[in-house]
Amino acid sequence: MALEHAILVSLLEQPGSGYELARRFDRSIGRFWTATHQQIYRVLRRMEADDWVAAQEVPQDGRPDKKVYSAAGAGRAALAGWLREPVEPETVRHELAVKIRAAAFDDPAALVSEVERHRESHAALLARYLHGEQRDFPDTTALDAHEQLQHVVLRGGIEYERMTLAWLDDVLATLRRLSADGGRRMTTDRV
Amino acid sequence: MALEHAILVSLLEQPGSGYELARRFDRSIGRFWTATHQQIYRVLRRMEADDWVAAQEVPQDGRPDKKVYSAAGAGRAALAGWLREPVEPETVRHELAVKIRAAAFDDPAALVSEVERHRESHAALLARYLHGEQRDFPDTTALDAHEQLQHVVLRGGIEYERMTLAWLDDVLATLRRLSADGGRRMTTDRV
DNA sequence: ATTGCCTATGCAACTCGTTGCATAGCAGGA
DNA sequence: TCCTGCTATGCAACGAGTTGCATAGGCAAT
Repeated sequence: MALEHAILVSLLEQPGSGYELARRFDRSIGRFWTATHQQIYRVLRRMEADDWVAAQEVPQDGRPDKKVYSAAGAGRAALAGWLREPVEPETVRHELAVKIRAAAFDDPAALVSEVERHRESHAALLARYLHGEQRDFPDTTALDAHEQLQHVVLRGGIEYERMTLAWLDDVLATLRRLSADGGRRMTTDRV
Repeated sequence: MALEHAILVSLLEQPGSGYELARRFDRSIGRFWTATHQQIYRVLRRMEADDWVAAQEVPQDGRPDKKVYSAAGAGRAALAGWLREPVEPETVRHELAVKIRAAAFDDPAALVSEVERHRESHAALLARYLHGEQRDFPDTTALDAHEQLQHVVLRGGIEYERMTLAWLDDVLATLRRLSADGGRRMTTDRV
């Protein structure tokens, strides 16, 4: 489990309420770790009970009050321990890959629009990453350690999106080639 | 939920028992969809109840009997319907990225060996993919539709591993640069 | 005025996924 | 002989994650 650790990192970078964390998980962090507000609130309560984080009630006007959390000593210690533990292998869940293999038993052409939608959303994300890179790291020769680490993670996201775009183009070309075959395909496995 | 669909695809490619499916999920399929034998057995029972799959008892000697499942009509129909549904965006869980950002609040050097281990396991996987490609797709000009789709998924895996290896090298270079700085790093957020 | 959206937190119920354990026969090595 | 490991399936319990709903004030547009 690493949701606690992702939350700790986020709170170390900037203290915030559960609601704010949930929004961060919808944006930057969300691209390598997702969580809903339900999970976040529940985990925050547990973390507070364990003294991993400290909470402070912040009254607001015009808005509901909020509880602003920040990482506490025990949280930092837990994070340091976790960093030194061997890592769990990443669990991949690539639904589109399942669909592509499934298309062999159905009509490959039916997947084209789906893959195109994916392509567009990955292209949009790449554009957002590149824009964020320009904004946050305009001068890569003047970064402190913290920024260098954030930047290398961002570069990973950028390269992932580039790779994915190229692959989706490859997938589309394959699907179109198969469709252009006139719908004639191996039918041995069809009903 | 797509475990059902991943199982259906696997059974369409080749009927098998729960145990055999579990092993497939540890190998080829496991790289884009993971599942333990517990999940598989439970889901298979549900799928059998819904007539998505049909089971046949196969007595064996020297070994326990097994139940061999194959995809049934309702399963095929469900798969075809799922193919035409808009897809859920992939949920990424990139623990290493969390760790890298966490390293900003601890010692970046402590991550080096961890990243190196990752690098090795990705290199090994890439080698396995490339070997499998040579074995299964020696002549890419003579592939039927089914094989072309399997191949394009494999190409995706290969490109993913290549991209990841390059990124991990980038990460290692960054971590080493920071460590070579003599442990002097931004300390504004340290305890 | 009403509708809908945003901030902010939470409960309840559910499904998904993991972990530990159990059974049970057979095979192979120390 | 005992121990380990493989095939093959399963139960029980738990933790992770999702979904639907509720509250409640403020804001902006219709």
